[in-house]
Amino acid sequence: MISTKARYALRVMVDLIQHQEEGYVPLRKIANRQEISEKYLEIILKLLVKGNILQGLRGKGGGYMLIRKPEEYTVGEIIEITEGSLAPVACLEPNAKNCPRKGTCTTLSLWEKYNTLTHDFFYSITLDDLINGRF
Amino acid sequence: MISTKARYALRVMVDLIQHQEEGYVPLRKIANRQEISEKYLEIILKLLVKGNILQGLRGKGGGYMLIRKPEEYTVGEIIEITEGSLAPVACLEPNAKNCPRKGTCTTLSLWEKYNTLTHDFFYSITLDDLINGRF
DNA sequence: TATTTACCTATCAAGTCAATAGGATTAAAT
DNA sequence: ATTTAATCCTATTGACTTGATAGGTAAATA
Repeated sequence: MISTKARYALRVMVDLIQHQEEGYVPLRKIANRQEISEKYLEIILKLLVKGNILQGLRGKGGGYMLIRKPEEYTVGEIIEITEGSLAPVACLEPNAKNCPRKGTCTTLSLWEKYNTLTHDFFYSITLDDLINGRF
Repeated sequence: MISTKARYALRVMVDLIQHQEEGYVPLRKIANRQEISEKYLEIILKLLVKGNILQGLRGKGGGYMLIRKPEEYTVGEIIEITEGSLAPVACLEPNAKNCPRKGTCTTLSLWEKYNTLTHDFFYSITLDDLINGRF
């Protein structure tokens, strides 16, 4: 299940695109517009900065700004950066320990196929698609 | 993310299909074969009985048994019964309270489309498909 | 009546989620 | 230089979920 972190992150990205021309947008403005707690939004924006999705500038006149064009952001990477991974089951996560039942597991290929489906779906959609209702 | 409840449930269903001819199969046998704690498995089997997926019989010679043919069980219903729902986000869950941002939410149709994708995927696969590697 | 089995209620430790608190650092404006 | 506005950082909280355990009740068979 996709948590608020990723959902808020997407809304924030859309918000930033819609206010691109304003340069650096302070956290407070985004929080007010999106009705998200400022403190909680801090956590999300920090993740986005660390994930090279946004750039932050401190001090007066500072805030957050896009570093790419809207069509160069995929929904998938934003979810993965905020959520950690979009693997549907624990055994398909990046750092998963090798499952001893791997050879005999009758359900593994089910999860693998679903994993691919999910990955392809979210990585095929850009923020530009989102904004322009093209998906 | 799909938890062990649904994953175990699927493995248990496959196990029961593979031992169909034995009639009622006691919990202990399934637990041993699948290496799942008996007490935890109880919870899962109870859910399956309540969801009209399996039939249980108490007393000596009792256990659990299928009530349909393997091709009449979809993976989707088994996940939904054990997991509660397979909605990818909270706002699409069965008992979700009406979201005040519904009208303006730029991401809603994304989640709806993903929800449909997920639902169709899992409901298109039967246990018979699983066992015979047809998916 | 004894045994075997499913069923039921309650509890637990660990982890996650969403949010909060209080500051430290940086950069610009005055 | 000082104030102000903003990001950045570490830690903590309460509520909930997960995976599992404990102990007992009810039913069916031999």
